[in-house]
Amino acid sequence: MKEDRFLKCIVDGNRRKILRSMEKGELCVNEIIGATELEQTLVSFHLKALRGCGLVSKRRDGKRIVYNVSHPEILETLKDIAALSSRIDGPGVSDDCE
Amino acid sequence: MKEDRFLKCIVDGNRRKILRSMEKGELCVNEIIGATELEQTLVSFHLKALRGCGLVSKRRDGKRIVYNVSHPEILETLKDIAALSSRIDGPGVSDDCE
DNA sequence: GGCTCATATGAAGAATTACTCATATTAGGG
DNA sequence: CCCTAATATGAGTAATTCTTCATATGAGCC
Repeated sequence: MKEDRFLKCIVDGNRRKILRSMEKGELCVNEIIGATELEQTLVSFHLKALRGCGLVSKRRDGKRIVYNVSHPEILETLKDIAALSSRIDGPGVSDDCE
Repeated sequence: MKEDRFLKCIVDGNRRKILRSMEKGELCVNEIIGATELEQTLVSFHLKALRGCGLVSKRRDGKRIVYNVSHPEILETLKDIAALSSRIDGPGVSDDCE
């Protein structure tokens, strides 16, 4: 995949929330709704995007459809990004050289 | 910083291009323009955003203004993201369970 | 001080993307 | 078979963001 596609996918906070809700293992859509407190239709919308990017995979289990994160490194990378972000701070207090 | 801000900043391909142009060290705006082949005004626009997020810092050097990436880990993380992306592929060929 | 190179800004338009609402599909239980 | 629970889709809108154009600022040189 192109990194551009990957980033566009994870730049959305709700999509990251959905990915993280599956950290402990696969979940069906209803469980994701419960975990994230997002509207059903919105969860479906984002799951489709996540799947389009290959970040999650889906599987039918009886009446339900179960999703899970396709590669564990995805959640790792999200953690790395969070860690890096927290180490970065805004521009210096002095507006330097204008 | 919040990860959301960081991601929003690097999701733009031109901003990543600008960051990578500074991989070998600081560059003035004109050099960035040359390296990226982007319009001057567009480079300034993105540099402002990058600086707003703390991803680059600026310094005056005589007539020029010189920018550089504020933390080396930023470029590292970009590499990680590129590497991860390349390992991910789209949804399986069979559209599974619809 | 005026000129020029280097960089920044502001406004306006174009494009993308998230969200909401209404509705469709599909599978299994009775 | 029909009903219901579970999930998906499509259209429309709202919001955000990139880009372009025209112009402004600011430093150094003559």
